[in-house]
Amino acid sequence: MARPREFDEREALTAAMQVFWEKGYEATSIGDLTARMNIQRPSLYAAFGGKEELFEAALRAYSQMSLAYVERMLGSGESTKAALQAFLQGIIDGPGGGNPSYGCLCVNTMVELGPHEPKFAAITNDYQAKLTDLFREAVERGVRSGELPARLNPALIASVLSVTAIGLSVSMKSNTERSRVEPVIKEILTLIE
Amino acid sequence: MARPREFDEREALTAAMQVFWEKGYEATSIGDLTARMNIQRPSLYAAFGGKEELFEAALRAYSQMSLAYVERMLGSGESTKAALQAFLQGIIDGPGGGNPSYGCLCVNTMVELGPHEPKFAAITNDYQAKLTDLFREAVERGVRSGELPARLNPALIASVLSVTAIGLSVSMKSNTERSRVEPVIKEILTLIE
DNA sequence: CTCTTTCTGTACCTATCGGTACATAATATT
DNA sequence: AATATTATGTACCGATAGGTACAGAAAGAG
Repeated sequence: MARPREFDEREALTAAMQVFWEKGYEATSIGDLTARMNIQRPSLYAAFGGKEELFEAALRAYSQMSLAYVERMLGSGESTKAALQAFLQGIIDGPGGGNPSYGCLCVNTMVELGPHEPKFAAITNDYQAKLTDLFREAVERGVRSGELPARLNPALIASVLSVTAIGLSVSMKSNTERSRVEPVIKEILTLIE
Repeated sequence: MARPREFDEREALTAAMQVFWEKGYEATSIGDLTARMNIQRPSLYAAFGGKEELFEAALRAYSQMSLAYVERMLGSGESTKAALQAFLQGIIDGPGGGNPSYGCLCVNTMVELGPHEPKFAAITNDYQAKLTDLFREAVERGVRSGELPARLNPALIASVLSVTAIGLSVSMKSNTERSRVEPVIKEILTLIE
């Protein structure tokens, strides 16, 4: 047909995602993006439409990636409690192996754009709902297997874990001193004993 | 000596605080500020120095105001547990009587500027530390009065409450459906039973 | 090999950003 | 009342924002 793309669209999107993750939407310029994506300005517009569309794509990609990571974390291993503990600890140590200062792109977006951009709020709400679902399923499995007490309300515990995860993520963004919030994990997990 | 200010500096600062609270730092323009502060551009620079300095002043003012509000909430009333419950409920209903979509300016700032602006991170860290202190003191009072069990670790409970408050505030920003997180409060408060 | 189609790179567009110069208006002091 | 001093309002500054026009380069189809 014609000249093919000289860059990998998926790689470029991942790079864009990282920039938005680190700097936020407003503080990220097109120049920041093209530099990290290693493409030229018009290529960005041709491939992704514009800053807003690119951000939407990056946010969706992040959401998928993060939820897959959570599912993997909570599904693996025999102990539900150990898995939950490890996941929450991961938020403090740096989500997905990244810097804890970056937090979670979805959480960051809830704060920066949630109240003013319904399109993005819908994505982050969906993210939070699915995250809570994954927690609920994990707790249900724990209850079924007998590891966790039967009196637990899995949906309720899941909401608590979701709020806690968000709180931990935000709390680490401006103060990365782990010891400050690390004991919180253990205390929260007494709720499932 | 000379011509006096035609506006009240405190009022103007409060107006600026509200704009930053609603829109965030980056998304707020000088025009947005002067419009809501009812002053002219050069007056803003003469009185506050610039956008960054104005934001710092607004952030400090918010921190003071918010901590005073928390202190009042947690100090009043006979029951520590009821006070904590009311405070957390207030986050969901709208902090300080405002819209819950705005969340808390300090929390918003942790997310938007925390990792990149040490000057502001210092202010928000101080805020969080003092908030946690107020929680700890409240729990200590509850323990001393016999309302709460003596086995509690007040500092630990305070950290949990602080993380929970942040999580609730953020969670409400992109989804103001109260019923989604309301039960979380009750469940968290079982930790002090 | 030629032509058509798509992508790349440079250069540029307008709008808006944070910040300021300057003339004018208003007050406290003398 | 005259003057010195500060605030106000308009108009503007350079820099940068997001976005695009256009010419040249590269690859498929014939």
